[in-house]
Amino acid sequence: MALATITDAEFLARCTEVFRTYGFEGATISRISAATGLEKGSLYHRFPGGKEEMALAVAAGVVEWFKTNVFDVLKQAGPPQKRLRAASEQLRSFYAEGTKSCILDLLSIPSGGPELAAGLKGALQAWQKAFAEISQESGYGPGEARRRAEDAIMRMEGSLVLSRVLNDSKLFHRALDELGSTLLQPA
Amino acid sequence: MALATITDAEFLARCTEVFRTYGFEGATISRISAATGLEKGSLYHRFPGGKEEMALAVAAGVVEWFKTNVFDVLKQAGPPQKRLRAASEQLRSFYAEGTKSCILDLLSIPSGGPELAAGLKGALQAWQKAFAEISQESGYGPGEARRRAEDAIMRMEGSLVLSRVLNDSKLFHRALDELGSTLLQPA
DNA sequence: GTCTATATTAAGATAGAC
DNA sequence: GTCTATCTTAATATAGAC
Repeated sequence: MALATITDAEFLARCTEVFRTYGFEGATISRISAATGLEKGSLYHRFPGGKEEMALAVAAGVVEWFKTNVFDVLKQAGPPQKRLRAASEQLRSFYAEGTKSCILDLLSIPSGGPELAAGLKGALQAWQKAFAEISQESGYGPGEARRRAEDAIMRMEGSLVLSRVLNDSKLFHRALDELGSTLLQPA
Repeated sequence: MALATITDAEFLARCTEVFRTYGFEGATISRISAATGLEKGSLYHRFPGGKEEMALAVAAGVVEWFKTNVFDVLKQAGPPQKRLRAASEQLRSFYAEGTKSCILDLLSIPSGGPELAAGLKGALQAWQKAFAEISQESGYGPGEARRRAEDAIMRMEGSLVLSRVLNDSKLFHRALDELGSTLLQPA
């Protein structure tokens, strides 16, 4: 049989799916091996630090993805409504129409070390900042914009939990569709 | 050394803490043993079905608690605002001021069997129904009341995730404090 | 860089004494 | 009803061949 071959990017993507589906404790080396097609020995070659290092790489990868596909999109040219809609569609895709969970939710369950916890916290704060900026740009004051950004993410995260429990992504789509009215001041 | 002794209620309470802190996969028999003071053999005496049965008991216990301390409180006599405030304080206590996670969140991560998943879904629907009822009672139509109930729970769940990630329960308290304006029509 | 093989530890679960 | 002891399987991780 030919040796398994997989790019770093594809590896990280599949790894991310395992962590966001099963959480840190449930993301076993066996599951990661099955998902990536790499044997255990190869996994530890790529990540000598084991599972903890894999989770850190996953978290860093997601942060990078958000920077490129959400935060930067929010800063593009054009009216805030349009930019937010573009970012919303990226989020819809990232969460696979509400069928996949948030890494912030699943990886924040106690198990990973303090470095992972700090990374998640930083990622969430960056998200809050990005949402607060476009909210403020639409006309709200700094405090109100911040409050609205927190509210928007709260609704996103909650909708993902409820969509998972109910096995129905209706509420995820609602939360996404209402991002505009939550974040932006009517023109 | 004297034999360990613990009431069923106390046992279930400690068991619940383990599951809601670590999730299904992270709630190991060893952790449950440590938390309850019972050795593994004793755990399997009480729950021949093992971890799955323990998780089911935990879920059933939480549903029972919600019925008594939240749903029934919402149906007491008096103005809706007052009843909702009373229920809110029960929720504040259940989530320990936002420092503890929701069982719906942690136990809905794939791992438990279909019976557990069905139980969680039923519990969530009961919660939605209880919130929708008091919302409708305050004057909203059935559809709007249902929408507001979903919104309220979405915010609660999201706030708990964010509070956990940020290690700051500010958003949990906000979500709770805004339950009235989310659910009830102004008088 | 991937593989097989293996070591070590922990997890889930059971048997049977007390 | 709880305990100790044990079993089996799986999980994390490492060594070394290819």
